Parts: sequence; structure tokens; C-alpha cells
Amino acid sequence: MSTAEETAGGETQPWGEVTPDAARRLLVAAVEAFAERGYHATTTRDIAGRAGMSPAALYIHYKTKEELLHRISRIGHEKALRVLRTAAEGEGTPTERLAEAVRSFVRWHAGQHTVARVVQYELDALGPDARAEIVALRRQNDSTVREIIEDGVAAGEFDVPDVKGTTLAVLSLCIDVARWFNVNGPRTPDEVGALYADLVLRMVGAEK
Amino acid sequence: MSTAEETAGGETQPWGEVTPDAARRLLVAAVEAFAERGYHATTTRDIAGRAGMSPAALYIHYKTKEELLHRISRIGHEKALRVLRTAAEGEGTPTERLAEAVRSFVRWHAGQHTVARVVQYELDALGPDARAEIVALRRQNDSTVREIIEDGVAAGEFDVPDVKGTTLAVLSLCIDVARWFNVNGPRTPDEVGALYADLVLRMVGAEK
DNA sequence: GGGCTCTCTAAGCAACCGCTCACCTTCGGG
DNA sequence: CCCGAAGGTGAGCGGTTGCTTAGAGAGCCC
Repeated sequence: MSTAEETAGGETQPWGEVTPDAARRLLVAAVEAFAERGYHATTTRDIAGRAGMSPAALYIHYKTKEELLHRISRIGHEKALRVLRTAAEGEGTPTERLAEAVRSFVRWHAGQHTVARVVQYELDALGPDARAEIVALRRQNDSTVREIIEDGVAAGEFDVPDVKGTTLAVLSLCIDVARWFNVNGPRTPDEVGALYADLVLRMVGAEK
Repeated sequence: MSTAEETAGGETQPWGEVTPDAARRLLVAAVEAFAERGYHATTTRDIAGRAGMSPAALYIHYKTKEELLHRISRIGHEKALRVLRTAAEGEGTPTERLAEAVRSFVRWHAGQHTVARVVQYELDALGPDARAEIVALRRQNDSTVREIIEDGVAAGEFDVPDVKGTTLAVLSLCIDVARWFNVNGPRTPDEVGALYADLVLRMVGAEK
């Protein structure tokens, strides 16, 4: 939090943790390419070209093309999880915490929709071990949201007949933002976040 | 409706309109392969192999691999749209029609989740012309749902501050079912449909 | 200034891709 | 009984893929 890195939606220094510089440039190029065309339709030559390097340079910093995807997926998931948890662990009633969690999680998926798209939709391109690691991170998203909803039910603020199903639906709604969000569209990440927070509060039967 | 083909979620005679028999087998094989590994990761040899034919046989019935995807996308979208419209144009109040529309649309995306996955997530693999055709079909989904919501608002049954945004969210929620639905999971397509219909009624502020 | 490490490139290899072609079989109609 | 159309195959072509290798510079410590 001491750095300027922690703004949800539009980070000032994204991928700052990736060094050296050439490795970061390659990773950013890979994110763009994967998000645009998909993992399998992206060539290593394309990634290297976007980073202004020769095809062989990629293999100095990464063992395989899959390792690039793995790195992107882990870092992306960890960031999204951190955003979600920060909101979930904040002060306030379950209603306020759920609203803030959805607002910031959606804001991230909209603002960082290229990363989010890779992270959420290219999971199957990973090998079994890497996929298992990412799936574990995903389950933490699920737990975080479910706990807020359970808190709200216990406090009598929410009316939710099916907690597990509603948790699934809430997360599904947020994640799918990465698929349809368009930078040139009519809505900003903030606006989508506000809209979705309102819709989710309605889904759990919370008073506004 | 005179045939036994029209059961949402699990059709008795799917792809019945595709002839001859070999062309249908190839198309079914392609749906499985595309849904499992994605369009770009699927080879024509894989498709032909699943259909029990040699690689060359594919090109007797389809000009290119992309034509297969195009055919799948169009047929799949048309079926989903028909399911949605049948519910939307039915009798009843906007509340009843919205619930039925969501219920059957979700049931289709869960029951036919392999087709739905191809249809919804491989759009970018199509060329510009084919993509434009599919996008047009998608806009009809959007209009269908928006009209029900507008009817409900006009009738005083719904409380929806942002009709366009809510329409988007409802469709997004339904479509994303295709991504996470698992046949071996704990829920049947019917159960997911019922849960989602309830959640959507809450989103639009309808009385139960 | 010689050697060592780190970074990067030009060239290319083996494998695999979508797709084609020459040829074979099956089968209904005259 | 021959014929043409329709449906299928084995072999393979040109191009592309992920990745490797041999070697060139640049910087740095001694």
C-alpha cells in the first residue's frame, strides 16, 4: 500500500512485481495477445514481436508459452482476490460489505478486462498441475463471497433460500463482466460496479 | 412442434435438421471437440477421428473448419433464441413471462452446455461476415429480454432504475451458466433454471 | 584486458497444421 | 451390365508452430 500500485480498476504501475524489464514487456505483450485472440491462436512470434524482440528472446525468460499463461493467471487471480478480500474484510454491516465487495470486484474485472479475460477464460489451456493451483485460488473467491452472505443471513439482513447457489450466481455475474465489457462502450468500470452492487443487494433481499 | 424435437434442455433428436448422416456426425463431433478444447486447439484430424472417418472426409461436407463453427453457431443461437422467444411471447403477466423466459433460457444453457459453450465463447474465431451474422442474432436475445422488462415497468410490476443495464446483467447471468455448469455437479438444469428465475425476479424488484 | 555472465539474435529443426488430390468403392437407373 | 454420381480413403503438400542452437555484444569484477 506504500506504493502507488493499489488502485482498483486502473493501476498506475501494473505488473510492477515482474522483473527484469524484458520479462515484464513480454508478459504484458502476452496478456494483450491472449486477450485479443485467445491462448491457442497466439503464436510465440506474435508475443515476441509485440514486445519488440526476436522469437527466441521469449525462452530466455520463460521456459514455455504455457509458463507465460500460468504466470499471468496466478498474478491476475491473486490481485482480484486481494481486491475482493480487502472489501470483504472491511468495516460495516454485511450489506455494506457485500456492496463494496461486488463494486470493487466488478470494477477490477471491467478496468482490467484484458487480464481478467485471460485469467477467466483460458484456464483449460493450462496443464493439470497449474490448473489445480488456479482452481484453488478460485475457491477462495467463492468462500469470501459466501461468508459475507452467511453473515448477512445470520444478522437477519438478507433473505437467501439457497446460499451456495446465490454465491455462485453472484460470482458468475461479476466474472462475466470481463467477457462483455468494452472500453469504448457507454459505461465506465465505476458505473458498472455501482449498478451490479445494487443488483446483487436485490438478489440477496437486502434493504437499501 | 409436431416432432419430438422440442424439449428444452435435453432434446431427443438434436441436430436432426443436419443431413446427410455423415455431415451430422461430423458436426456433433466438432461440437464436442470445440467445447472440450476450444476451436483453435481442435484439429480437423481430431474431429474426423471422433466421427470415425478419415481427415479428408470432413472436406466433402464442409468447405473449411471455420464453416463447421459457423454452422454450429448459427443453429445453436437460433435454437436458444427460439426457446427464449417462446417463453417471452407466452401468456401471463410480465412477471410470469420473465420468470419463464429465464427458466427456459437457463435450462437450455445448462442442458446443452457443450453447444452453448461453443456458441458463446468461440465467436471471435469466426471471420467478420459470419461474426456479424451471429452478433445480429445475439441482439435479438437482448431485445426480447428488454421488452419483457419494459412491459413489467410499464405495468408497475417491476422497479428497475436502469433497464438497459439490468437487461445486460440478466442475459450475462444466464449465458455464463454455460461456462460453469457441470453435468456431474449437484444441480440439474431444471434446478438452476428455477434458482435463476427467482434471482432475476428479485433483480427487477418483482413481487413473488 | 581477459574472462565471465547476462541478454539477445539469426537461422533452423522436427512436428504438426489445414487442406488437396488421385483413386477406390457403393449403388440406383436405363 | 455398364455408368455416373456420391461418399469415402491414403498419401502428402506447403506453410506454420513451439522451441533449440551457435554465436554475437554489452557490461562488470578482478
